[in-house]
Amino acid sequence: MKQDEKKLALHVLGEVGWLKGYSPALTERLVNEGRLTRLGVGEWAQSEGDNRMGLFIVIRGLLHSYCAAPGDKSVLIGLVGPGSVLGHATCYSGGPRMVTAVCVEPSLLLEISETALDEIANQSPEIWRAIASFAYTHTRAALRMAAEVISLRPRERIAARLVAMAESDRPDETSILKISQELLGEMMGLTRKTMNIHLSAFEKAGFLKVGYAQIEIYDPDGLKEIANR
Amino acid sequence: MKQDEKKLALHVLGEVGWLKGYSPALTERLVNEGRLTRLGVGEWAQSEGDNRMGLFIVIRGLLHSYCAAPGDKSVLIGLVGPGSVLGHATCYSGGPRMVTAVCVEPSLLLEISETALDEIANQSPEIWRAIASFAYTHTRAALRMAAEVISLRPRERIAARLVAMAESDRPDETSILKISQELLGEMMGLTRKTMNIHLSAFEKAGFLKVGYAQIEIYDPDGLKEIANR
DNA sequence: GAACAATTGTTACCAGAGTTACAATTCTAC
DNA sequence: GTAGAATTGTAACTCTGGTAACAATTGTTC
Repeated sequence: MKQDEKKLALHVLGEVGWLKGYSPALTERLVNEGRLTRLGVGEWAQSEGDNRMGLFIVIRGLLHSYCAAPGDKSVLIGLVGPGSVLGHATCYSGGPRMVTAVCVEPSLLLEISETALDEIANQSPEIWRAIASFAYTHTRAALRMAAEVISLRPRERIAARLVAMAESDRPDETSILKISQELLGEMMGLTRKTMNIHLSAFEKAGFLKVGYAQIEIYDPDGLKEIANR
Repeated sequence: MKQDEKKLALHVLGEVGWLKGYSPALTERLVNEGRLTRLGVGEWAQSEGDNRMGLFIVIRGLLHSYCAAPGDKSVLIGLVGPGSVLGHATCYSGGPRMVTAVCVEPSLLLEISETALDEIANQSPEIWRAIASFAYTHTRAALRMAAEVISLRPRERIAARLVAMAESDRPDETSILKISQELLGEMMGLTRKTMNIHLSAFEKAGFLKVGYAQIEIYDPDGLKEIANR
């Protein structure tokens, strides 16, 4: 049981981009030093006590990550699936928490405390290089999101974001986004009605198919073209 | 001459947050292994040849950083002053460049190539931890920006952004932002006219004073309150 | 100081997104 | 299967912000 989960963790870590090119020993160390945590729907991914600066890697399941905004608002910023890393250090620490994640599917997380990181760094100092690597990925994604919201009008924005979500999900195959139009709107700063109008237009154009709380992307390239208008 | 600039670089690096807590030797190594580059107004901060993955640290001057967005658009995302770090690795590399920076004041940059980084890491592997640290800061800032644009309406957004810019500039003192309303609007996805309306309102309320291509912030707390509406 | 460029202040008009409300559909639980 | 919840499809209305255009002000250059 526990062994299966460990194997799964090893497998997931073996696939993530930010560990590519590093020794497999590093991956093993991460799994060994980390602690596997099961999370039920609705629970938050957050460490307790001395582990506030820790690191979470999603092994199985799905979480929604929210970012705090002025006025006690919180904005849904992404769907977090296997292989994703949840915050660390500054993203969580210091005053009001900046990013929170709630579990929307029963999930399995690999929790790596700050002390575990130090432990690992003793033998594999390159761990920090790997961490810097995914931090860059996060920065890149966040910047892209900001740039899109700032410069694109709703229609283009929706197209761009859908493509980004579909690609981060699974490249290649026709991806299915399991998310309601309400939440999608919340993610992009639009109302459900606006989402609905444009999604319907995209469906009519044959780029995608809207279902009950899901969107099936047929033609990412078509959407990209819209986004580039 | 060259010596003065080296001293200045040492001083600037001594102040930056992401190097706090590390050995001064690391700072010195960065300055020694790096290359000081002068940039004239209008020039781009970008490495040539094998140095594309390098790192830039602004020592003196001011740059505008832009983020690429769909449709060949580019969005002004920030004013980059002394102590700031400009991109690295994934932010710049791979296909179309994601972030670009153009010099708007004669500037001095410390350019640290990828090979120099490796060199430094040989003796000071903790350099990567420091790099991860500012990468987190970048992520945090980018996320905050995205969250603001998504969740706040123009008025609140302007207030929030002005506060953020003023604080990143110089905490404490009444800060003066040297930027035109046109550019401010571009940064926040608004037209100059909309900027103008709200800035005038803020001025009438006594939060700030608008001048010719500059904004003097008197009352950040008042602006924060607006942002929290 | 005069000519020019850049920036700000202001207007009228309009497209498009937000708001509110309700009906139709699909899923879930018992 | 039925009841209730969640989600989607639409409607009428309002209003903010974008567009376009021009005048007034401030800064820069020669």
